Amino acid sequence: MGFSTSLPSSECVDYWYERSQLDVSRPGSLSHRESSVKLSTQIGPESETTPDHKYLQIADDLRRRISGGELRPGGRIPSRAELTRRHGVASAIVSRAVSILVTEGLVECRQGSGAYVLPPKTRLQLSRAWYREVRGGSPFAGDMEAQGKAPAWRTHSRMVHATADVARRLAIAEGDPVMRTVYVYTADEAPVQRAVSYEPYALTQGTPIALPEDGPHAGRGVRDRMAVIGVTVTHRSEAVSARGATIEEARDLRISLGVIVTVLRRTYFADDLPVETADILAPGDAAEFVYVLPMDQAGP
Amino acid sequence: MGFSTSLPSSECVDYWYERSQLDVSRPGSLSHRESSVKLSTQIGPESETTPDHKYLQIADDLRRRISGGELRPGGRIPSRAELTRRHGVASAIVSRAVSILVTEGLVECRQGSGAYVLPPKTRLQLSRAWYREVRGGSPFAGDMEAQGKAPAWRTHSRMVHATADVARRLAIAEGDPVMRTVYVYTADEAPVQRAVSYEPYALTQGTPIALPEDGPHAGRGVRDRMAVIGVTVTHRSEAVSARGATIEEARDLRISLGVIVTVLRRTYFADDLPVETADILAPGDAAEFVYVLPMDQAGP
DNA sequence: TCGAATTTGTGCGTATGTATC
DNA sequence: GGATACATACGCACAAATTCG
Repeated sequence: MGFSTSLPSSECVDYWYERSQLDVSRPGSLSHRESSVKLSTQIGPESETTPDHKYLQIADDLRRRISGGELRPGGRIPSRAELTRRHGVASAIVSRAVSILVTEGLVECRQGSGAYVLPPKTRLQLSRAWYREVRGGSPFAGDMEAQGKAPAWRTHSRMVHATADVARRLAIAEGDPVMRTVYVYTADEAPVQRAVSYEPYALTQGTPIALPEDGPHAGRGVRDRMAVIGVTVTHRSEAVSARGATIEEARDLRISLGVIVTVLRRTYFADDLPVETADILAPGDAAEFVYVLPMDQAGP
Repeated sequence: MGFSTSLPSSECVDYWYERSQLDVSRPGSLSHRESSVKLSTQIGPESETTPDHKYLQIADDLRRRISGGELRPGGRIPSRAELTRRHGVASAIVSRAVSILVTEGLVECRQGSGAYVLPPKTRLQLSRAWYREVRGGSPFAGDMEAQGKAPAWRTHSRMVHATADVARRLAIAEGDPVMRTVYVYTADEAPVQRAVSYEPYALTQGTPIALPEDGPHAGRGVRDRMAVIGVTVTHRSEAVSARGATIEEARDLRISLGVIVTVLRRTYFADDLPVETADILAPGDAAEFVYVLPMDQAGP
């Protein structure tokens, strides 16, 4: 199977495997071959069996013409009327096909103008590197300046009662007082990140760091601020998922209601005691959270 | 401002702060101002003058009846026929309204049976901890067993030419041969994670690890497999964002087209040389990627 | 076992509104 | 203003899957 640069399709070979913990004792692949036939109908990258659904075919056709370079970023794809003629289908069908590309982020429709191929997006990098806490200054400002953007942020603190979710994450009782701080971060005036932070008021009450963005330790990050009151943050947990934006989030980030956002639920711990938790989110198509992790550490 | 447990609203105080680093004079910030104005007119969250769209109204009505408890998880929402009668609209309109709830993950449609309200999900934890690579065995299997789920996965490898994106991530030339492997992970038979991995064929050609899921080193993870051919993986980069599922992804994960997925783009490095890259994704409402990071490491 | 009723999925052709050029 | 293009909507038809008597 030797080839250097060329890759004729006749030399393409597919390899199928299936594993479960049930047969972990045997490293062999005897049973895998049997199921491969069944699999090939399920997950082939280009198995394409079937569904003669016209709107899917049209969407596939458009997607190929985009990735193939025939339809270029910034250019317009054929109009509904032309696609209707070309494929000989009803207008509702081509409309549905185009809407698929829209949800996939490949195309943007402008009413009265046309449907345009979007340029491949360069997402803003929001660093979550394991060493970001060690350095001084604001990680966000550093990220933005490294990418040629002007960083800014505004905050808003208020004392509230802990909801059930916040209480669970901070290991306190529901209704306990917590300091809630909303951060909205902007790059070149455009909002790119929003965070809502919660700190148990019982922990910071009467200390100089009770208000996260006030006093001499404002903006120093949780690790440094907690150190001021003798609390040593040992580790943090970050759980990343995604959903549609709520009304408040959409307003702060200047996006539409329901637009896809990446959600990061972060909790700081001091020896298994949670000392701060936050919901950090950014538009899914405009920013990404970047982790850089070493491989040579010993586990706990 | 002393209170212990009670928090009357009369004692609530708001604290507002704003910070920026605009002092750093940068060329080009002026043009960004202009575009930001345009932005705010485009995507105002509630500036819209109530387009009274019927399909949105119907979707809102259904959403309210679900969150209000009138329509309970596991139960069926009214059929298309009933909704058309009730709202006096065409069938295509109620169909579209329901499809909105489907992409929001609130409802699941079963052809011939009905549209059912989905139960609120507890997200599966997919560990990305910094130490996961150190241990033997499969991290996914460990995660699932810790959560009482039966893990399994299937894979499919094929040689392909590198796309522009893959080429950039692997620091090779576009069109160079790469080994492409699709992984579909299941927990209790339900797909929860999908990964598409790319390895430069120039790196593994003729070695025992050319096929990731074949031979004595199958399923051992990139770090261990690369060690076999004398390549020491030093660190990895993971960038997390979110978008709507494509057709292939939706099919493999058994979700609907356009449902929100969390996307993790991972690259393994051996001293700044990329040796593997992958797109890992999971349904945004069914799983979350969890990082646990220590605070006491020294930065690079 | 079978078949009819129900329900969702897909598709057609047309009409109207609205934004852009 | 007129032509073009997208957005929404109507009403109907048929196919596929399910349900249930």
